Amino acid sequence: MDQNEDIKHRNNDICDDFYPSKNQVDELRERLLDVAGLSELFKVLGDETRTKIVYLLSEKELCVCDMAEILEMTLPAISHHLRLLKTLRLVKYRRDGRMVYYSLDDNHIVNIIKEAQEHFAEER
Amino acid sequence: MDQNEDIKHRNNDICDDFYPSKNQVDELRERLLDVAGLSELFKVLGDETRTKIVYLLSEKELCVCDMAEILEMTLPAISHHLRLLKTLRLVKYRRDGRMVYYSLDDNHIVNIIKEAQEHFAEER
DNA sequence: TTATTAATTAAACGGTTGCTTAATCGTTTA
DNA sequence: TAAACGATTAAGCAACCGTTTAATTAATAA
Repeated sequence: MDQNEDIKHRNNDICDDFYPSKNQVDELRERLLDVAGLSELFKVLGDETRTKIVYLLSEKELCVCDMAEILEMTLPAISHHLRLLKTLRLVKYRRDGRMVYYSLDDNHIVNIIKEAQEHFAEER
Repeated sequence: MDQNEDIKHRNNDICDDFYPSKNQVDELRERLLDVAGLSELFKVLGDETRTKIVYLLSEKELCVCDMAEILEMTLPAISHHLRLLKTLRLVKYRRDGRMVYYSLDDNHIVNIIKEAQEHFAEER
Protein backbone atom coordinates (compact mmCIF):
# COMPACT_ATOMS: atom_id res chain seq x y z
CA MET A 1 0.00 0.00 0.00
CA ASP A 2 2.73 2.40 -0.93
CA GLN A 3 0.50 4.59 -3.03
CA ASN A 4 -2.04 4.75 -0.25
CA GLU A 5 0.54 6.06 2.18
CA ASP A 6 1.46 8.63 -0.40
CA ILE A 7 -2.14 9.77 -0.69
CA LYS A 8 -2.52 9.87 3.07
CA HIS A 9 0.45 12.17 3.32
CA ARG A 10 -0.87 14.42 0.62
CA ASN A 11 -4.20 14.56 2.45
CA ASN A 12 -2.45 15.24 5.75
CA ASP A 13 -3.59 11.90 7.14
CA ILE A 14 -7.19 12.32 6.20
CA CYS A 15 -10.07 11.47 8.42
CA ASP A 16 -8.52 11.22 11.89
CA ASP A 17 -11.63 9.81 13.42
CA PHE A 18 -12.13 7.25 10.73
CA TYR A 19 -15.56 5.74 10.66
CA PRO A 20 -14.91 2.39 8.99
CA SER A 21 -12.21 0.49 10.84
CA LYS A 22 -9.06 -0.67 9.09
CA ASN A 23 -10.63 -4.07 8.63
CA GLN A 24 -13.77 -2.55 7.18
CA VAL A 25 -11.69 -0.58 4.74
CA ASP A 26 -10.00 -3.73 3.51
CA GLU A 27 -13.38 -5.41 3.29
CA LEU A 28 -14.86 -2.58 1.26
CA ARG A 29 -11.86 -2.54 -1.01
CA GLU A 30 -12.36 -6.22 -1.74
CA ARG A 31 -15.98 -5.58 -2.57
CA LEU A 32 -14.84 -3.07 -5.16
CA LEU A 33 -13.39 -5.93 -7.16
CA ASP A 34 -16.99 -6.80 -8.01
CA VAL A 35 -17.29 -3.70 -10.16
CA ALA A 36 -13.77 -3.76 -11.57
CA GLY A 37 -13.76 -3.19 -15.29
CA LEU A 38 -17.49 -2.66 -15.24
CA SER A 39 -17.18 0.98 -16.14
CA GLU A 40 -15.71 -0.11 -19.47
CA LEU A 41 -19.18 -1.20 -20.48
CA PHE A 42 -20.72 2.05 -19.30
CA LYS A 43 -18.05 4.04 -21.06
CA VAL A 44 -19.17 2.54 -24.33
CA LEU A 45 -22.76 3.55 -23.70
CA GLY A 46 -21.57 6.91 -22.41
CA ASP A 47 -21.41 8.23 -25.94
CA GLU A 48 -24.71 9.36 -27.39
CA THR A 49 -23.94 8.05 -30.86
CA ARG A 50 -23.12 4.58 -29.57
CA THR A 51 -26.24 4.42 -27.44
CA LYS A 52 -28.23 5.31 -30.53
CA ILE A 53 -26.46 2.66 -32.60
CA VAL A 54 -27.20 -0.01 -30.02
CA TYR A 55 -30.80 1.12 -29.82
CA LEU A 56 -31.19 1.07 -33.59
CA LEU A 57 -29.71 -2.41 -33.80
CA SER A 58 -32.13 -3.61 -31.16
CA GLU A 59 -34.86 -2.78 -33.68
CA LYS A 60 -33.34 -4.30 -36.80
CA GLU A 61 -30.14 -5.34 -38.54
CA LEU A 62 -28.55 -2.42 -40.37
CA CYS A 63 -25.56 -1.76 -42.62
CA VAL A 64 -23.07 0.97 -41.87
CA CYS A 65 -24.39 3.35 -44.49
CA ASP A 66 -27.92 2.95 -43.17
CA MET A 67 -26.77 4.03 -39.73
CA ALA A 68 -24.82 6.91 -41.23
CA GLU A 69 -27.97 8.02 -43.03
CA ILE A 70 -30.22 7.71 -40.00
CA LEU A 71 -27.80 9.34 -37.59
CA GLU A 72 -26.71 11.94 -40.12
CA MET A 73 -23.03 11.20 -39.67
CA THR A 74 -20.12 10.21 -41.88
CA LEU A 75 -19.26 6.60 -42.58
CA PRO A 76 -15.88 6.66 -40.84
CA ALA A 77 -17.44 8.09 -37.70
CA ILE A 78 -19.98 5.28 -37.54
CA SER A 79 -17.37 2.70 -38.44
CA HIS A 80 -15.16 3.96 -35.65
CA HIS A 81 -17.90 3.46 -33.07
CA LEU A 82 -18.78 0.05 -34.43
CA ARG A 83 -15.21 -1.10 -33.93
CA LEU A 84 -15.49 -0.25 -30.26
CA LEU A 85 -18.81 -2.06 -29.98
CA LYS A 86 -17.23 -5.00 -31.78
CA THR A 87 -14.29 -5.31 -29.38
CA LEU A 88 -16.72 -5.22 -26.47
CA ARG A 89 -18.67 -8.02 -28.17
CA LEU A 90 -21.83 -5.99 -28.13
CA VAL A 91 -22.40 -6.27 -31.86
CA LYS A 92 -21.70 -8.86 -34.54
CA TYR A 93 -21.56 -8.42 -38.29
CA ARG A 94 -21.93 -10.27 -41.56
CA ARG A 95 -20.79 -9.22 -44.97
CA ASP A 96 -23.23 -9.34 -47.87
CA GLY A 97 -21.64 -8.12 -51.08
CA ARG A 98 -20.08 -4.79 -50.32
CA MET A 99 -22.40 -4.05 -47.47
CA VAL A 100 -21.61 -5.09 -43.92
CA TYR A 101 -24.64 -5.70 -41.78
CA TYR A 102 -24.45 -5.25 -38.04
CA SER A 103 -26.71 -6.63 -35.33
CA LEU A 104 -26.69 -6.97 -31.57
CA ASP A 105 -24.54 -9.76 -30.23
CA ASP A 106 -25.78 -9.38 -26.68
CA ASN A 107 -29.36 -8.76 -25.69
CA HIS A 108 -28.31 -8.00 -22.15
CA ILE A 109 -27.33 -4.54 -23.25
CA VAL A 110 -30.95 -3.77 -24.12
CA ASN A 111 -31.99 -4.52 -20.55
CA ILE A 112 -29.43 -2.07 -19.27
CA ILE A 113 -30.80 0.61 -21.55
CA LYS A 114 -34.35 -0.18 -20.47
CA GLU A 115 -33.35 0.07 -16.83
CA ALA A 116 -31.78 3.44 -17.48
CA GLN A 117 -34.91 4.59 -19.27
CA GLU A 118 -36.99 3.70 -16.25
CA HIS A 119 -34.64 5.72 -14.12
CA PHE A 120 -35.30 8.80 -16.21
CA ALA A 121 -39.02 8.08 -16.48
CA GLU A 122 -39.36 8.15 -12.71
CA GLU A 123 -37.08 11.06 -12.04
CA ARG A 124 -38.61 13.71 -14.27
CA MET B 1 -32.80 18.41 -42.79
CA ASP B 2 -30.08 20.72 -43.97
CA GLN B 3 -27.30 19.04 -42.04
CA ASN B 4 -28.35 15.68 -43.36
CA GLU B 5 -28.02 16.86 -46.93
CA ASP B 6 -24.57 18.11 -46.05
CA ILE B 7 -23.59 14.72 -44.69
CA LYS B 8 -25.04 12.99 -47.73
CA HIS B 9 -22.88 15.08 -49.98
CA ARG B 10 -19.81 14.38 -47.91
CA ASN B 11 -20.61 10.68 -48.15
CA ASN B 12 -21.22 10.91 -51.88
CA ASP B 13 -24.91 10.16 -51.40
CA ILE B 14 -24.34 7.12 -49.29
CA CYS B 15 -26.19 3.91 -49.65
CA ASP B 16 -27.70 4.14 -53.13
CA ASP B 17 -29.85 1.09 -52.63
CA PHE B 18 -31.08 2.13 -49.26
CA TYR B 19 -32.62 -0.65 -47.23
CA PRO B 20 -34.93 1.26 -44.92
CA SER B 21 -37.29 3.47 -46.91
CA LYS B 22 -37.46 7.21 -46.34
CA ASN B 23 -40.45 6.67 -44.08
CA GLN B 24 -38.64 4.01 -42.12
CA VAL B 25 -35.73 6.36 -41.62
CA ASP B 26 -38.00 9.01 -40.18
CA GLU B 27 -39.62 6.39 -37.99
CA LEU B 28 -36.29 5.16 -36.67
CA ARG B 29 -35.16 8.71 -36.04
CA GLU B 30 -38.23 9.28 -33.92
CA ARG B 31 -37.51 6.15 -31.96
CA LEU B 32 -34.11 7.57 -31.14
CA LEU B 33 -35.80 10.22 -29.06
CA ASP B 34 -36.43 7.44 -26.54
CA VAL B 35 -32.75 7.27 -25.72
CA ALA B 36 -32.04 11.00 -25.96
CA GLY B 37 -29.96 12.21 -23.05
CA LEU B 38 -29.72 8.68 -21.74
CA SER B 39 -26.01 8.47 -22.39
CA GLU B 40 -25.53 11.23 -19.82
CA LEU B 41 -26.30 8.68 -17.16
CA PHE B 42 -23.94 6.14 -18.65
CA LYS B 43 -21.24 8.75 -18.97
CA VAL B 44 -21.33 9.22 -15.23
CA LEU B 45 -20.90 5.51 -14.64
CA GLY B 46 -18.31 5.38 -17.41
CA ASP B 47 -15.65 6.49 -14.98
CA GLU B 48 -14.21 3.75 -12.79
CA THR B 49 -13.93 5.98 -9.74
CA ARG B 50 -17.56 7.02 -9.92
CA THR B 51 -18.76 3.47 -10.39
CA LYS B 52 -16.82 2.56 -7.28
CA ILE B 53 -18.27 5.47 -5.34
CA VAL B 54 -21.80 4.47 -6.25
CA TYR B 55 -21.07 0.88 -5.35
CA LEU B 56 -19.58 1.87 -1.99
CA LEU B 57 -22.57 4.05 -1.21
CA SER B 58 -24.90 1.18 -2.01
CA GLU B 59 -23.26 -0.58 0.94
CA LYS B 60 -23.27 2.23 3.45
CA GLU B 61 -23.32 5.97 3.98
CA LEU B 62 -19.82 7.44 3.84
CA CYS B 63 -18.13 10.79 4.27
CA VAL B 64 -15.81 12.21 1.66
CA CYS B 65 -12.64 11.42 3.56
CA ASP B 66 -13.75 7.81 4.01
CA MET B 67 -14.10 7.41 0.29
CA ALA B 68 -10.76 9.11 -0.27
CA GLU B 69 -9.19 6.63 2.14
CA ILE B 70 -10.84 3.58 0.62
CA LEU B 71 -10.23 4.58 -2.98
CA GLU B 72 -6.74 5.90 -2.22
CA MET B 73 -7.37 9.25 -3.83
CA THR B 74 -7.20 12.90 -2.82
CA LEU B 75 -10.14 14.71 -1.29
CA PRO B 76 -10.59 17.18 -4.17
CA ALA B 77 -10.65 14.35 -6.66
CA ILE B 78 -13.44 12.58 -4.78
CA SER B 79 -15.29 15.83 -4.20
CA HIS B 80 -15.12 16.56 -7.88
CA HIS B 81 -16.80 13.27 -8.75
CA LEU B 82 -19.41 13.71 -6.04
CA ARG B 83 -20.44 17.01 -7.54
CA LEU B 84 -21.19 15.29 -10.80
CA LEU B 85 -23.16 12.58 -9.04
CA LYS B 86 -25.02 15.28 -7.15
CA THR B 87 -26.11 17.18 -10.24
CA LEU B 88 -27.34 13.91 -11.73
CA ARG B 89 -29.33 13.36 -8.51
CA LEU B 90 -27.68 10.03 -7.98
CA VAL B 91 -26.44 10.87 -4.48
CA LYS B 92 -27.64 13.03 -1.63
CA TYR B 93 -25.70 14.38 1.32
CA ARG B 94 -26.10 15.60 4.87
CA ARG B 95 -23.67 17.64 6.91
CA ASP B 96 -22.76 16.43 10.39
CA GLY B 97 -20.26 18.75 12.03
CA ARG B 98 -17.41 19.16 9.62
CA MET B 99 -18.04 15.90 7.88
CA VAL B 100 -20.39 15.59 4.93
CA TYR B 101 -21.99 12.20 4.57
CA TYR B 102 -23.11 10.95 1.19
CA SER B 103 -25.61 8.26 0.34
CA LEU B 104 -27.46 7.02 -2.73
CA ASP B 105 -30.43 9.13 -3.76
CA ASP B 106 -31.61 6.66 -6.35
CA ASN B 107 -31.68 2.92 -5.91
CA HIS B 108 -32.38 2.45 -9.59
CA ILE B 109 -28.72 2.96 -10.27
CA VAL B 110 -27.89 -0.18 -8.32
CA ASN B 111 -30.10 -2.22 -10.62
CA ILE B 112 -28.25 -0.88 -13.62
CA ILE B 113 -24.96 -1.93 -12.09
CA LYS B 114 -26.32 -5.36 -11.26
CA GLU B 115 -27.55 -5.80 -14.80
CA ALA B 116 -24.12 -4.88 -16.10
CA GLN B 117 -22.52 -7.35 -13.70
CA GLU B 118 -24.72 -10.13 -15.06
CA HIS B 119 -23.63 -9.19 -18.54
CA PHE B 120 -20.01 -9.74 -17.58
CA ALA B 121 -20.76 -12.84 -15.55
CA GLU B 122 -22.27 -14.53 -18.58
CA GLU B 123 -19.79 -13.33 -21.13
CA ARG B 124 -16.55 -14.51 -19.58
C1' DT C 1 -8.99 -4.72 -66.30
C1' DT C 2 -10.77 -0.51 -64.83
C1' DA C 3 -14.21 2.05 -62.39
C1' DT C 4 -17.36 2.36 -58.71
C1' DT C 5 -19.20 1.60 -54.21
C1' DA C 6 -19.22 0.17 -49.16
C1' DA C 7 -16.34 -0.04 -45.42
C1' DT C 8 -12.15 0.36 -42.79
C1' DT C 9 -7.94 2.45 -41.31
C1' DA C 10 -4.69 6.32 -40.34
C1' DA C 11 -3.33 10.83 -39.10
C1' DA C 12 -4.53 15.16 -37.21
C1' DC C 13 -7.23 18.45 -34.76
C1' DG C 14 -10.18 20.42 -31.25
C1' DG C 15 -12.71 19.65 -27.25
C1' DT C 16 -13.48 17.29 -23.09
C1' DT C 17 -12.17 15.09 -18.85
C1' DG C 18 -9.92 13.86 -14.53
C1' DC C 19 -6.28 14.81 -11.66
C1' DT C 20 -3.11 18.01 -9.09
C1' DT C 21 -1.98 22.00 -6.31
C1' DA C 22 -3.46 26.04 -4.02
C1' DA C 23 -6.85 28.84 -2.11
C1' DT C 24 -11.28 29.28 0.22
C1' DC C 25 -15.47 28.12 2.99
C1' DG C 26 -17.82 26.11 7.08
C1' DT C 27 -17.55 23.94 11.43
C1' DT C 28 -15.47 22.71 15.69
C1' DT C 29 -12.27 23.07 19.47
C1' DA C 30 -8.50 24.94 22.14
C1' DT D 1 -10.69 34.56 18.80
C1' DA D 2 -7.41 31.77 16.61
C1' DA D 3 -6.11 27.31 15.02
C1' DA D 4 -7.34 22.97 13.02
C1' DC D 5 -9.94 20.05 10.15
C1' DG D 6 -13.24 18.39 6.53
C1' DA D 7 -14.92 19.75 2.31
C1' DT D 8 -15.39 22.54 -1.80
C1' DT D 9 -13.85 25.47 -5.51
C1' DA D 10 -10.58 27.25 -9.00
C1' DA D 11 -6.87 27.16 -12.24
C1' DG D 12 -3.74 24.56 -14.90
C1' DC D 13 -2.23 20.65 -17.34
C1' DA D 14 -1.77 16.08 -19.37
C1' DA D 15 -4.29 12.38 -21.39
C1' DC D 16 -8.11 10.81 -23.75
C1' DC D 17 -11.98 10.98 -27.19
C1' DG D 18 -14.81 11.83 -31.23
C1' DT D 19 -14.82 13.84 -35.52
C1' DT D 20 -12.81 15.02 -40.05
C1' DT D 21 -10.19 14.26 -44.26
C1' DA D 22 -7.48 11.29 -46.91
C1' DA D 23 -5.82 6.94 -48.11
C1' DT D 24 -6.65 2.00 -48.38
C1' DT D 25 -9.12 -2.47 -48.68
C1' DA D 26 -12.84 -5.47 -50.43
C1' DA D 27 -16.34 -6.50 -53.56
C1' DT D 28 -19.15 -5.73 -57.58
C1' DA D 29 -20.19 -3.98 -62.31
C1' DA D 30 -18.99 -2.10 -66.74
